Amino acid sequence: MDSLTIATSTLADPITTRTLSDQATERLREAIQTGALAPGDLLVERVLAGQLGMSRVPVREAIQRLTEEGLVKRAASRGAVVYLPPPSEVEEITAIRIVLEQFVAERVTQLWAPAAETTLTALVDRMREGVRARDRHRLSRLDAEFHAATWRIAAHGVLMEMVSSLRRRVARLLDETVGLMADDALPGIIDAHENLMAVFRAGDAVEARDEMRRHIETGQARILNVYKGRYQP
Amino acid sequence: MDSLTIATSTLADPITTRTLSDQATERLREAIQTGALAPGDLLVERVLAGQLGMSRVPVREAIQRLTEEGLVKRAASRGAVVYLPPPSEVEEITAIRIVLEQFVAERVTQLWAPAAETTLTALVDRMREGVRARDRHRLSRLDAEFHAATWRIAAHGVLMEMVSSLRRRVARLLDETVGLMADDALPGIIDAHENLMAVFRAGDAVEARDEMRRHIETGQARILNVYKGRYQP
DNA sequence: TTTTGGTATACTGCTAACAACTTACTGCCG
DNA sequence: CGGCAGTAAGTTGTTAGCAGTATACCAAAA
Repeated sequence: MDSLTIATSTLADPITTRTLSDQATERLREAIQTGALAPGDLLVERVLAGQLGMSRVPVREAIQRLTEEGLVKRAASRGAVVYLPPPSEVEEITAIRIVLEQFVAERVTQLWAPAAETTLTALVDRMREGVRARDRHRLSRLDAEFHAATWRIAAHGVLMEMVSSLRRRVARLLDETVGLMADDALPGIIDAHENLMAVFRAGDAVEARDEMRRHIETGQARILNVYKGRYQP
Repeated sequence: MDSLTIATSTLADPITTRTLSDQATERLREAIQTGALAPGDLLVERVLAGQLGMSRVPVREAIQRLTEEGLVKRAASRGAVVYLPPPSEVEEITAIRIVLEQFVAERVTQLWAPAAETTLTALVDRMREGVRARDRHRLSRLDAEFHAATWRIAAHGVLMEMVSSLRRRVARLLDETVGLMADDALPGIIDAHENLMAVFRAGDAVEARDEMRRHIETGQARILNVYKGRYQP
């Protein structure tokens, strides 16, 4: 506990004091969102504990959190499986996302400021590079970042918490869907986000709500097109 | 493992197969909502485990769930305390509740059916008895039941999950507030719910959204009147 | 009187081990 | 050949205990 130790840990990784449960949660959430853990995969506490180099309890807590986030479902006394929401649930989630994102859009028009313009413009510029590179995964990530940025602009803790939680529940599907888009459809992503910025800038709350609804519905339609019918419980 | 054991447990408590974690969660949530555990109270795992007759882990899991529900807050390596949302957070929660409950109202007008009429009428009738008896706690419970009934009518799992979670976060405050209402203000609760039923019945979604917004705002105003300024972190 | 150093307490985070339960398999009997 | 019972393996739910760390208190010195 000399000053060196303190300095090292403080400088190197200020919040490495994070618990193993937190680390497990993060690792598992990431594994699910990247597809390393695919829908239907069994999450066996003992196995994951071994892979993560910890005991079962932190893993157990992580699985519990992910269950409450809706990414994992507990099968009755059988363990937990990575959850694949049926199309009907995707529709439900989207319906609520629309309602909440419209509220976000309304607030963003009201709170619009130069800083917002800068942040979102930068993200759209990076999207353009993504389109040039045909890098669908990167586009998907930037799309997520764009919306996260709007949530921050909306400056509403509870709203952000709920809308981000909902988006995570369909994040994998959105990402997969973007991965399937044709080359000539990619520029449409740029247009969509430029349209959003335009209505934010214009300051018309009603128009902003409409544009946001269209935007979310487009994403859902893309998901359901490839997903309905192909879904197997 | 004989049939007697099975039969006994089955009859005595059909879902006693519930885990200790579930039971602990339920008991603690109830204690918080009744005020048996007051805001600021420390939740010490060892103590609660003793009181509930179980070991620390199920209690720990329960505390974690309640933390994610927003009823409890973890103090840094200090334990967990029953959370008292500051007025600003009450306002945030209410803002989202309005948005979601308006969606509920819209769906209820669309899905209105004789069964809905029966259910809600019965609840309002029971409220009238509550008003006659000046039983504020009962009125508060019936108000919660009325809204829970509308959520069921709206038939939307994700919506119900989110709106009920939000309401739980201010349930204690709502209950306390109703407890402070003057006798001659109590009939207003009946009127409010009759108005809601009227617009549901009329089938006008826009009017239903408006009425619901007013209804939620009234509740929030009551909370903030007695709560703003009196709040101490 | 105030501040600082040290000590003791008490809590959480985690590990390892136990017990109950479910499921799948294997062998036997009809 | 098919069905059923019994057994074995594997997984979760739970317990008890250990280690690390923050906090509070108390004493001593400036």
